[in-house]
Amino acid sequence: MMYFVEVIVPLALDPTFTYQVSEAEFNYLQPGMRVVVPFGKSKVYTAVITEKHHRVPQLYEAKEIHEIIDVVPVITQQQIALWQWIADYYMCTLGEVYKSAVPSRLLLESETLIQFNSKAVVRTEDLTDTEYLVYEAMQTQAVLKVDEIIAVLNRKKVFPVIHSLLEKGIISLQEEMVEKYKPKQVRYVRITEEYLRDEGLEKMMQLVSRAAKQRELLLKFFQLQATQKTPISTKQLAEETESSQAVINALVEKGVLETYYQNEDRVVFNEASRNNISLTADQNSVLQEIKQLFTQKDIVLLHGVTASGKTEIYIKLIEQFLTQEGQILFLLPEIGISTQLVARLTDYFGNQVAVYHSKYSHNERLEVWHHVLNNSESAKIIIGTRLSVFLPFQNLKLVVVDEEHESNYKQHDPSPRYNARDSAVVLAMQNKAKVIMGSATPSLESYYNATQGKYGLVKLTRRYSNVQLPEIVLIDLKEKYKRKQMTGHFSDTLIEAVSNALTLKEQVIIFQNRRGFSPVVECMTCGAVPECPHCDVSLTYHKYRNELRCHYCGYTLPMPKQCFRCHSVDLNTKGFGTEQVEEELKTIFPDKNIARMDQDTTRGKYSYEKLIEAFENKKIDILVGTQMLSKGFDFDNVNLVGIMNADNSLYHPDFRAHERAYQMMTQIAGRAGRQEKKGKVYIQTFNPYHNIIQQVTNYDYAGMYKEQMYERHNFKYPPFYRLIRLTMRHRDFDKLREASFWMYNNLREQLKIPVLGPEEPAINRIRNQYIRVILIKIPQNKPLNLTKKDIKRILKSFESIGAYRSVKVTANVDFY
DNA sequence: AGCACGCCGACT
DNA sequence: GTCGGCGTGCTC
Repeated sequence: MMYFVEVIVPLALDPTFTYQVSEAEFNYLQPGMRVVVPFGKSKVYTAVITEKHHRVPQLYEAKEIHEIIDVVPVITQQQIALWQWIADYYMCTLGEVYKSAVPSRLLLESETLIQFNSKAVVRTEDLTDTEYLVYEAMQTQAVLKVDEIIAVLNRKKVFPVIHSLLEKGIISLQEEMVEKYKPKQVRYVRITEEYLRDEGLEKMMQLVSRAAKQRELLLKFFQLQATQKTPISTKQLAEETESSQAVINALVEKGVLETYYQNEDRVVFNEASRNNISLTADQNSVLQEIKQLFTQKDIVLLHGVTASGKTEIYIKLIEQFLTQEGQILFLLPEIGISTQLVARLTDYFGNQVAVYHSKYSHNERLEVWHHVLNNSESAKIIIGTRLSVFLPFQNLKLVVVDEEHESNYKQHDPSPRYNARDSAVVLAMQNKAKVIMGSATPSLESYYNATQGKYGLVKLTRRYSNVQLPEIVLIDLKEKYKRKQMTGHFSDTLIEAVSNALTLKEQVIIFQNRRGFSPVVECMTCGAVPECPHCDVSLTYHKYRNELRCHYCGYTLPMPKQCFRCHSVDLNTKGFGTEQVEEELKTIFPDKNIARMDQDTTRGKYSYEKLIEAFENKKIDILVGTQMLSKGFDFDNVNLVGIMNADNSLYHPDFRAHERAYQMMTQIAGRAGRQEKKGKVYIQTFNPYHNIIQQVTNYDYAGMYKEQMYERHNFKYPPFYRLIRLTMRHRDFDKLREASFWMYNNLREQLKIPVLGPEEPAINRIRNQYIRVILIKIPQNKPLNLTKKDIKRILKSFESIGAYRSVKVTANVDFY
């Protein structure tokens, strides 16, 4: 009898691979355990077992595994099933899903770089012999590959050593050393263990008998501890006793108190809401409705206008599912943007909440992974980005998808190109869990599903505590320009509104959906526009660094003094971005604080948090920003929002442009007027009678939905048709053209469904690679799986044509 | 995807 | 004569 295991290797390869194991190993191993396998001539990978069997491979001799890593499975059967679904649905390989689903700490391979931790305090006597050998080797060479460690130790089984050294903090993976987002740390106080005991109290009081300040501080500490369940920070303690940190330090010195640090991972905005949420009548009836619907449906869509208090409903719902001992997944489109929401959930549920996203360090991610796997108390509620659908849930009961319309749920670039909202639905089905999706502006697909009865639908049409929806005022730019009532890009109406708001000490948000100073530089003599030499796009002018920059590949060029073609010095900047808006505002309101929030100003470590904090503390009067501002950005003191130019979001060559424009403007408008006062939104536009703009103005979601669905139907778009986009790249234009036509013809002939292309996209060259795009539209009556199988088959035969081999093809399913 | 193998052109 | 370009096949 021979013993084999099937494994997934973390590579873009289709099949699983077969390895031979001994009888003892076979009995020990279980699916979901990791093993180290040799692969190819010299590589070593961490693979995960999917199956044990006795089928002897006929065409090759199976290699043996190197070593076993786990004692218990760290990947569940359900996860593998989800990976399989994602691989099939999004047309990628299992290996690709595996690689991106699992924290890299669980995924060492021969090329992984191991780095010596110079800060580590090493007591060599604590090290085993092998650990010492590695340690010694790293004294001469601080960075080693796993391969090299294999050589140093002269044996194959090195992963246990590496793992234990990782755990001891003596080494780390190289990627971890890259400067990453660091969660903010807060210093907390507690009584040392020594003084916690009964006799400690007396001793303590004696100790501080001659120090009034210290005594007061200690009493305050006990008082706080009794009333508040959350840890007490040094800052809070010092503030409430009106003493300095020095008093605390003195007590620490005496050994009475000790301080410790914990990740804040949020900006605390609202102390008052802590642990005390009561629903309004509206919210309560919606909650009951949802519960009622859950008895018949697995998925409910919550369509609630901006600031209607969806979060409170989620919280109450979570609370209920939590009592069933289950786990809850709370998906957010983007973690940085949602600090306020994270704060509210952690305030309410305390340490049952765990956060999971790609900006967390590898250690933290691994920790959350294990907590979820062990169904531990500290990870009952997972708040995270799309990555979180990959966690090893044990007992998932509820999935919340907040802002379900957000395009961020879809991963576009590296494969797997999955949509976390849709994957979460599959995940929930596997676990027999319920799904609640919420949005003020639901995606047409979800709303369609709701109207078809596939999802339950509940509506919340009034804002929290009856605050009114902001009034939206359109400003006709054509008129304003004609009457010369413009200052730069600002109409007199908007300027007046802004200055009125500022007089009332209110803050203002100005939205311009384009970063940079102005998109292009044009020669006024010959009309030439500088373009990126690697991509087919014009360069964008960035004023603060006085350079031209390609938004696709990052190529930069110092701002030229003369036209590159005719050497004229008469260069002009066309259009405008956030930077120019900021500049203009500074001239119009020279004594006000004006800040800008876009990708360029939030790149730094805490820059985003700092901006929010500054805005919250009213250190900023006017905030100019891109669509970053539209997401979970709730400030009480904003009653005026200005949209500089509604039109540029309207005219994108994309079938969702109108839907997106509606969503964006509605979301931005929702930032205004969060308290009693009715907010106002000014939209500057050249097309005040455009349907979308009218629908935004009238909060007419239903009208927008109806009209857009009509168009979708007519032009064969989702939800009526499923779309797959094939992107083909090659540096030789002619070869690519030929190859793309081959692909197009074959798809067309064999699938007998609408195939479009091969299109040259507007940007037809990126990084010296030409691009062609083919669009496949799958009608509702065609079986999705079979069609995808057919497409895969055609892709295979394409690859087998030698001349086309160098053409890269990627498939993006549901790319919108 | 990565990588070794192998076959052709530009050079010491 | 060699170095190195990239087309081709393979990974259990």
